[in-house]
Amino acid sequence: MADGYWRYADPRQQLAEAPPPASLKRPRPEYGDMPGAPEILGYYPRNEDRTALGIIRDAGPINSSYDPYLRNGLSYVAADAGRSIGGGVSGRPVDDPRVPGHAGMDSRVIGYSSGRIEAPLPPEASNTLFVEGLPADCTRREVSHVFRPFVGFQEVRLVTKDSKHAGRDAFVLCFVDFTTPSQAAVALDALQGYCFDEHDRESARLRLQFARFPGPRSSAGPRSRR
DNA sequence: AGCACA
Repeated sequence: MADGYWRYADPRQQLAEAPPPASLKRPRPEYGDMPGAPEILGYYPRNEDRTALGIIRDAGPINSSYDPYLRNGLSYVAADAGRSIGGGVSGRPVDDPRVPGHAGMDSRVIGYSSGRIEAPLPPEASNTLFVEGLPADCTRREVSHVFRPFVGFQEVRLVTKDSKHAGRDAFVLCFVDFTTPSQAAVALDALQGYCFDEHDRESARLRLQFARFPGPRSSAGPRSRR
């Protein structure tokens, strides 16, 4: 059903396992305006992500109004020209051509080169994210919009739970599957603290963790790997 | 805070 979106997926996660060279600062441009935003993000949206986001750019309208991460990834070339995307740290563009000693990159990613890869995943990393902080009335469609642009995105499952304090609104939990844990980690980073409701900046902040028990059980069916 | 689907 939701398979129409598969064109955004990118099966080249193999690349994810290149060696971890230079620890570059991650360009996280406009997260700066989020006071409480946890900056523990050790991960960098890897080249594969940028590649896939490039695909999205071609795919059209998805890049309209989303978050800084997207803006960063989608039009980073243009964005670099306009504002220094390096978060001001160095003003160095994302496609900084410095190439680490080994170039494990293959031609598929070369446009954006650089061998910057993800930080080691935390031990509890899984390919499913557990998301809290969604407004009770949010829809699966909405949530999917938030996660779909990330490489490796599979699907979103919403779960409505009753609040412990009676009378309170039920709240919504959400599980988001990715193909690999590192892809999940990228989304986790990028969306941690994401302001889901732009009109309610205080309350609707996403909080993401790795799910304890990863694993899609719905549309994916018994077709576990590919 | 809170972790479901099989």
